[in-house]
Amino acid sequence: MPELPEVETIRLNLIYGTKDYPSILGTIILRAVILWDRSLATPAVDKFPSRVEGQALQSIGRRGKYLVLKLTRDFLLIHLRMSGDILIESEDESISVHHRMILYLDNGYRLAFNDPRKFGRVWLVADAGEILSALGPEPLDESLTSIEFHRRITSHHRQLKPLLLDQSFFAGMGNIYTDEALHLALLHPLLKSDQLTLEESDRLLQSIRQVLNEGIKRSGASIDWVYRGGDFQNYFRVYQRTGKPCYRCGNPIVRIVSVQRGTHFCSHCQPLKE
DNA sequence: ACGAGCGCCTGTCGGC
DNA sequence: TGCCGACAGGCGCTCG
Repeated sequence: MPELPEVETIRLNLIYGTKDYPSILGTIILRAVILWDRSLATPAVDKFPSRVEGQALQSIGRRGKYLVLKLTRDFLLIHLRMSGDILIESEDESISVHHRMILYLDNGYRLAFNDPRKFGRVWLVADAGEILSALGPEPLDESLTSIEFHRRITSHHRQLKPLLLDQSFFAGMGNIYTDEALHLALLHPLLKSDQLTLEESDRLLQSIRQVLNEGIKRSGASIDWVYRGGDFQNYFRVYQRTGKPCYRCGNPIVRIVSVQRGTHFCSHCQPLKE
């Protein structure tokens, strides 16, 4: 379940706690277990536990879709990819077969990285920049102006959908929120980015911010068996609504494939050319 | 510079 | 009921 709003929801839950578990801020990692070696990008599996144990969780941040845990000496970075999730469990709960890493904390709870498809990755590094420096700006960062966004987007000659999914262009956009933002902005997903007028690129920027903020407000989207507790899936305008009427004009939502990703849009409201 | 294809993985669902 | 293909919230890689 991981696009920016879902990762942000997890971050807030870890910081403030939920009805099921307390905040983990300030806790100390007593013991670490890696259950699937390839989930750990760095360091080597035999070096990880001794290095992470004893460090405190000083802050919990987010950069794009990365969860950034600042520890006493290192940064623990977690990318959930397609099916990853972070669960806080009490120690008497049974351990899921999909758990890939478990950190036992000194408050009686454990942090579990659960990831059925095994695409997710964990990094333990002294310098977070070596992983995060390639990321583009945060879409919700208001210091990105309309003028600067127009300059950036028209500096590429790329289709909008692949460009928005490119994490070096924007950090945090994924398949759902890209489709939703393009529909809200009335722009065709395959429109070339250097065709956008200032008015259109500004509409796109504001649409991106609107759908991301809606997603965060609704605690993200929960789809299929990857469940999180959010309900933004009930407010999709185009995503997974193939053949259903566009809320704006009534024409059926179309599905095409772009960059191997299902892409949903309204060919009437989002024409490729006028 | 750009886009298409593939690989990495497991699980669900619809059609036959 | 079982089998099979399509599909799934991501991204790194190679190849034209």
